[in-house]
Amino acid sequence: MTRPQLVREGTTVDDMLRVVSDEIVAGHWPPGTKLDAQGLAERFAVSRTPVREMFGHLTAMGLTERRPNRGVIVATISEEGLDHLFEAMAELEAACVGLCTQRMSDAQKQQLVLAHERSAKLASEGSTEDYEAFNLEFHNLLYAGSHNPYLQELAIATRARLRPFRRAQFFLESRPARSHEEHERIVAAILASDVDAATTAARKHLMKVRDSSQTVVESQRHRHRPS
Amino acid sequence: MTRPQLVREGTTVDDMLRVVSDEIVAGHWPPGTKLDAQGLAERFAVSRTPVREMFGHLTAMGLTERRPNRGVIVATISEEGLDHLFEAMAELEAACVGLCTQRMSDAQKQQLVLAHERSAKLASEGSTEDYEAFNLEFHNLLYAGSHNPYLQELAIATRARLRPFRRAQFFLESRPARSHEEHERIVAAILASDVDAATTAARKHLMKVRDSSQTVVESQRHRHRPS
DNA sequence: CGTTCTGAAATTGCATGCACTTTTGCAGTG
DNA sequence: CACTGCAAAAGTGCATGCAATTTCAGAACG
Repeated sequence: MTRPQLVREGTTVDDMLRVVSDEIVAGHWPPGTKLDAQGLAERFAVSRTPVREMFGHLTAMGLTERRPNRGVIVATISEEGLDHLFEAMAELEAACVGLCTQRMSDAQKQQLVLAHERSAKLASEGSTEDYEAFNLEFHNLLYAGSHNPYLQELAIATRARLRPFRRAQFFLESRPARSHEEHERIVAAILASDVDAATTAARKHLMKVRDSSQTVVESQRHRHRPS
Repeated sequence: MTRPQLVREGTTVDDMLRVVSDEIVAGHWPPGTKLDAQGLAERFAVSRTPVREMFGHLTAMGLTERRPNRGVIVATISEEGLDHLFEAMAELEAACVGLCTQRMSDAQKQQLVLAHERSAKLASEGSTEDYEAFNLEFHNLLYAGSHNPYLQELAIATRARLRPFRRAQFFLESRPARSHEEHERIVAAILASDVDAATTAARKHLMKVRDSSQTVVESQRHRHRPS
């Protein structure tokens, strides 16, 4: 009957977790959507038990919310909560960038500069999708440059938690160019080993990202009130 | 059977999670200890299914490690990893303290000062256990003073994750007095609305805590080698 | 005497079943 | 027509069972 595969390629739960969390982060389901445990079980050809375990992971990540005896929904957020998330993200990036200025290796600096220079073309050519990809890579380099795996983990987790509420980060035509300028300040400060300038630039950059992001918050959805 | 008396209110899994995570954080089981799923199920008078779900939460918190088909163990850490955790903690506290200087309410400042003054007596009298309790409260006030629930959450989670590896924080007789002095600088900077001084004091404080903490890292345990 | 092989016991991971809660549909009442 | 009450349906949370994997004891071997 149930013979999906004889050999375990990874752990079943982790595979599902990766797929579903990516879909949530990518905005496949809007915040507030109820996750159908049985449907997911059928989709992945497993029973509801591992699905429930996955729900635990998702909730611990902050991507979903558990309501006792009422199932699991994609995490919602208020306008105020979203500001707090952005602020925390800014502080985490500032911390990473501050450490970058102190201990980034020459190779890492070179890699950062190269990525930044490549993005210059994308910013001027206006391919927002490609710029988004480079933007992700750029910030990953900043996290890695902190040489602190735990801080890196926090930054990536927070970015993932933030992402479901953002829509079309670069919906403004001028945004990639502005983003590139802000990155420029961060890179310059890191190369100059100026901690204060780097952290300040990182914080300002994130605040600009926040201001220029279309977001999806709870008040925008027209569902039942949060009890 | 018997034993339904063990704290049974709210949701079953969350109750177990709170109890077990507290015990791990309190050092009840040393890092590397294997958690007995069946034993825990019997202890809480539940089946292994909710225990497994709790394991998912614990692992997501970073308190335990999951090994495929080999059970769950209390998280271990290397000397280097511990330094990274302390550093991340320092950055999170610095971020909180920086926000405290900008937006703590007068009532919160007063509360902070009162707690700090109370701890002065404890520091001089040398009751390290009581001072530890006040130390926890003091730092909680700093997290709350950030007025950022998410940052507060990160700080508390990181502190919990750090705690299993610390033993006898104030094993040095002079440590409470030193700690009080360091707190003094933080409080003074907050009252003076000096962001830089506050964040710097917070970072230095955490580095002192690290240096004066007896820690339990992987190399200190004499178990089987890590595969 | 130490190493490798082997099979049984213990343990993990998942499927299934069941009791309980929540939700929904539909009368009956005002 | 709206509102309340009740019962059926759906869904959640946990217990139990089973197959696959891991671990370990002891024997065979070098």
